Amino acid sequence: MTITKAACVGRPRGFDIDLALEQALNVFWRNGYEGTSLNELTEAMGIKKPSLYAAFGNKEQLFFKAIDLYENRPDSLFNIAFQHERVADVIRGLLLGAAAQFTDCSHPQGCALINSTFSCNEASESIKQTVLARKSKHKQRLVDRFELAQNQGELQEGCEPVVLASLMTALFQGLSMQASEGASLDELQKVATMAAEGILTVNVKR
Amino acid sequence: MTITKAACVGRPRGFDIDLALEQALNVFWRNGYEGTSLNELTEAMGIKKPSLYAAFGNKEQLFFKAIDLYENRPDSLFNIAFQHERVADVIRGLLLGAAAQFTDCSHPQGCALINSTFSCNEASESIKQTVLARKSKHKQRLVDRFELAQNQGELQEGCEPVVLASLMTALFQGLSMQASEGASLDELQKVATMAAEGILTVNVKR
DNA sequence: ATAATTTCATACCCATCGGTACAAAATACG
DNA sequence: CGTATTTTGTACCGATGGGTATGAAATTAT
Repeated sequence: MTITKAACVGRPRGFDIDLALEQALNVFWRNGYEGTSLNELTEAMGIKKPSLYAAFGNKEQLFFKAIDLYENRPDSLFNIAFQHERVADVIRGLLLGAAAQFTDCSHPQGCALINSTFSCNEASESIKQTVLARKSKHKQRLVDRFELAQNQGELQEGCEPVVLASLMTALFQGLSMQASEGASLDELQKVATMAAEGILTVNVKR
Repeated sequence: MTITKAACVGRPRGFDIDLALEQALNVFWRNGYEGTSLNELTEAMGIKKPSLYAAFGNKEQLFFKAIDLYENRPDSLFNIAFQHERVADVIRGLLLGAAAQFTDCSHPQGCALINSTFSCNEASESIKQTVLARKSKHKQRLVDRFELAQNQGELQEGCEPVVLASLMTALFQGLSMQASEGASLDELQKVATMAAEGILTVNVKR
């Protein structure tokens, strides 16, 4: 199912649908799902409400498509860091990459997925569940990578891959929150470095 | 200025004001500020809207009073952990204490202050600022404690107290989010232990 | 040209939001 | 008793939330 097939008959769409989706992502990224109103969306996207509904369905579906766009970026944190061979470099790359990406001023601060958990009261349960499922998918990628490292003898005895993955996730969440609250790149780099040092010293053979 | 002085004339208040405030705290704790509606509040507190407004002012002031109640608890995480003499025990106490307190089922999961940052769009700017100020006050307590440790020669050379405080804060935020998302005590204990081990090994003399 | 089709802008729908007017009810004081 | 004072329940306010009906505008097909 494509986003919305371009019509070859009838009045042509007056806006760039991909660009509009990107603007929508930016608003959700900044304010979360519940914190974003249709008026904010339409204003940022430069279209009126009926156009939004015709092109994207409704607010919920627009959110899902925006998150899809976010996660399928080629320069995703995970995709870059997972290219390293040694797990030590993966861990360093993830933490330092998070610090850099969460404070990149070319887009809202923090991680869009983590920020979206903000303002998600039980009214929008499907949003909450979807975001949680995505996050746990990412966590599973970490677990798999660390289990691989364990099988290759890179981890210290007693280091559980699942726990290590949870700790990394917790650090991402913390870094994301601090970035959203205005922390600088320099600040987060130091935090990420200290965290990586501790994790590597205790859990990874050298 | 007390919460609301008991009137000695006129119709007596028909509910326990302290108990009502505690119920309000629980709702904010679970849903954040924006995520909580007046109807949810009045239902949880067992009173009607005019009673709420007469006793607490408005939603914003009720929130502030609820957060005050939360922070002035005697069994606060910081108050307990800061009783230790050695900074290593403080760090362990903070992380393990966070794991325990954030998953305590006698109240909502996670940290109320951290959860309140969720769903805080720019409409309620004063709420956001207040919560941020409180959080940075707590962070300053960490900085002060770690600077003390540094002066007493407990920290390794090159360990900056500010960075260490930020890292601890990031871990609190991560642990809080994972607790809110349903992580178990056992899970978070393992994460906190691994984090503490890494931090102590690299940053604290033994 | 005209019909078919699609998008657009305006103007509206209903539910919920935080907040309040008002009068009945319940107490203390004279 | 009556009166002043405070709380309580009901019923409401304007603003905003997500979502839509409708007809005009713009294009392709005939």
